[in-house]
Amino acid sequence: MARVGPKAKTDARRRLLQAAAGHFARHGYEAANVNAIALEAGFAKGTIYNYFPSKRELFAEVLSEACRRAVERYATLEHGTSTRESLEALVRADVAVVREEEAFMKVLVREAMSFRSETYALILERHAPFLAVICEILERGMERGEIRPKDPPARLAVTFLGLLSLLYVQHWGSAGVWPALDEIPELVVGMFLDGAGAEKGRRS
Amino acid sequence: MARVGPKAKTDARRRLLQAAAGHFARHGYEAANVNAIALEAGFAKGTIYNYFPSKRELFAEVLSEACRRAVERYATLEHGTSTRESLEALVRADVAVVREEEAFMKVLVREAMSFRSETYALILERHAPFLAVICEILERGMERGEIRPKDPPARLAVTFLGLLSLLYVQHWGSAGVWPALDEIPELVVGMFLDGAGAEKGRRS
Amino acid sequence: MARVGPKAKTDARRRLLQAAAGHFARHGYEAANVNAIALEAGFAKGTIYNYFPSKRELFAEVLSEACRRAVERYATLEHGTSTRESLEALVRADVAVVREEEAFMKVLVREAMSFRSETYALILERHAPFLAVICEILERGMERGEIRPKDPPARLAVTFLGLLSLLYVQHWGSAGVWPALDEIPELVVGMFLDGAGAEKGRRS
Amino acid sequence: MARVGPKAKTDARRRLLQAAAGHFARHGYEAANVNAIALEAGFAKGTIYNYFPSKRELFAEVLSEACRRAVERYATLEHGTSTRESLEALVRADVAVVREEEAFMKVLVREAMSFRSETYALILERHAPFLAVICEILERGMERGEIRPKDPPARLAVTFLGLLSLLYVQHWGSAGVWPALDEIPELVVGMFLDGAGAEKGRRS
DNA sequence: CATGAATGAGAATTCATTCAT
DNA sequence: AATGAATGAATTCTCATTCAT
Repeated sequence: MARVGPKAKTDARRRLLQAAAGHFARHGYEAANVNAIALEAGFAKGTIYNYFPSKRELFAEVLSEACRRAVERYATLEHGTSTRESLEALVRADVAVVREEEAFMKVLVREAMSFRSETYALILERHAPFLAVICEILERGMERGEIRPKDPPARLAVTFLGLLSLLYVQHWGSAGVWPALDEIPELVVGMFLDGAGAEKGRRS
Repeated sequence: MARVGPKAKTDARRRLLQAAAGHFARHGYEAANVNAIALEAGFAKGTIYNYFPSKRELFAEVLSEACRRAVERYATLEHGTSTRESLEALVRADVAVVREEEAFMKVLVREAMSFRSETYALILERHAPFLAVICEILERGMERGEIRPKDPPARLAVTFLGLLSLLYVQHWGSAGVWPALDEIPELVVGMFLDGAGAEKGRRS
Repeated sequence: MARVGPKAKTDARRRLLQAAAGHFARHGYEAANVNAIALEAGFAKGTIYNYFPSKRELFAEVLSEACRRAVERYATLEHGTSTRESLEALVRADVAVVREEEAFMKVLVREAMSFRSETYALILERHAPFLAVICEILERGMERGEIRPKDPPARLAVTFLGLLSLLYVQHWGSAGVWPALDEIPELVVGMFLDGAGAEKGRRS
Repeated sequence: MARVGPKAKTDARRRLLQAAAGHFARHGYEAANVNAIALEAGFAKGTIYNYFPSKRELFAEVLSEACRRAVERYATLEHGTSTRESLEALVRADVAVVREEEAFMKVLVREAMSFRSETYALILERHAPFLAVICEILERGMERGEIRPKDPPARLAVTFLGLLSLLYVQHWGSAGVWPALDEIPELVVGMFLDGAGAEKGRRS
């Protein structure tokens, strides 16, 4: 067919990206099969190459799209009154994204956890807006005396993001048993702010 | 039975496993090349099939071996006087293992972080002895009032292990920049026990 | 009939043929890309199939057109007074064609030199007018005693054409270094008439 | 199978090269099919990659082998008493090679005639020994006054080789009709030394 | 046991061609 | 007529696995 208009073309691209995200989430990059992705998207195998020049490029697009989707939510985020509330609101928003775009988010987390320097750097870079939001919250928290000023906020933000990813990993790895998605906001923020130690045991 | 005693056979197997660990750590499972592993171990291509029936089986053996190596150290571990000291001693021991068996540990962590239910469960199961040690420390910490009794110790132990893995991921993903292996024990225990918050009245 | 007159249609066809000639000259038949040809001609991918039913047919048309262009010049050719002058005039005209229609001529020569019986015969047949001109010159040369009557003129003409093609091949193969196009007329005629030998008694 | 000894391995390589030569001679480089070559050599398709890392490399090997075979004959060549006899002896030897190794020689000539600068240079380089033999004959001919000293011997040698190739092209292009292989030595040397002009017509 | 040549299923990618618009 | 999205056959190349020696 031809002359389907930019709408249809964009739509086809979306379908392909969606299928690719699901497939990459299930199999990982190396084990993924480009033909299968095209088929799963309802196209013949060659068609996908009208949209993405190679498997690697397709994967990069999925990753970018995942980052884009994850990040664009945080623009509209309301800040809570305390650090704890702000962080929980942020994580609730993230969990909502994960619920809706599970495939994309799985790819993202899996790749972030694969510690290949190249993709690790890429993902950090693409996450910059998200990290910036976290940073801002933490900085305000430090000003208010709610966050210990021991570590630089940027590093704390990376740790917070890692902790969040870790809980997703445990969620998916346990097939949803523990933690449930709903528990994650409180869990991750509690863990991050309070740790597991009792107050009196704290290192002075 | 054969011209080589069981000692030689065991030795060949060990060399193959070691080479396989290094190779899997560098390339991941899918991109790994069985022939290359055999060659790197100093054998010809076919020989590896005298010891492992398939690539998947070889990988499983590497994983098991990694678990075994990771775990066997903790049997002899001295317990510190406080929860913090005990945990730090444990992590220092783990870091020592990671330093010596980096290839095996990379495979292990990567696989643990890939949230495929099967391997995730397998790894948890194989880590049972390690988790038991952590559990014990935490339980004693609870008795002493050093650990908040909010969460069950088993779950806390899994989280602790996850946190530790997360720091390894960040270490390898940043190509060793941050955190350095030496920093990890204090970092992970600090994070786990104290969190990042500076709540009122906590700090004495 | 249609919105474009036959003139426009012919023009489109010409553009396509020209682009195809250039592309085939650069890449050869097998490595040529029909889509790229259409694009280079300023059309979209599918359009070329409104003019040529297949890649092979397109190539055949380019070949025919090349023959046509190569041959049509010689109709108006002035004959020199001697065999040597006549042949040199002919080759100068041919070199002029090659200069102007380099793409078509490259395709033609490459195909002629690929010794596939079918195309070889086809090209000879299409070159009949050209060969006829050469033949006529040679026959007159024989009458005048300027050409040895040992070989039949038709065969000599084919050899002459081959020699000319050979020099083009060397020209293009050496990236224009040797021989230069300008040198070719004297070179080919000198080679053809005189050879490289300096037999006794010949040189006056 | 394994452990077939270097003999079998060399033999397999030879079979593959032979099949490749035939295939490339029939189809040319681009249209050639590596699977088909392996099959024609009596192997499964993957096997050929145990011997040659890529299609291009296989082709280069065929070309090298063709050059090698063509050249090694001339080492043992007897020189005739005159330039004409020496050249005819050389060409007779070359024709003998062509007869025995037709596939390799076709590839060689086809490629030499495709005026791609890269292969053109390669072939000239590989033909250096052959060209050296021709050069030597021509230089002695010049000393004896049998060759006009107008052009440098190296350039004459290239032309001679081109002329010879041209006749092969006409032989194969005409499906063996004209010239026959047997006629080529006398034809090419006659053409090269004497040209087609009558003596009295010679440019003084 | 060790070897390494042979195998063939499978994957990525290309591109001539079709055809609905 | 022009367009360009879709198609799927075909091709190159990889590599886990087998097995004769």
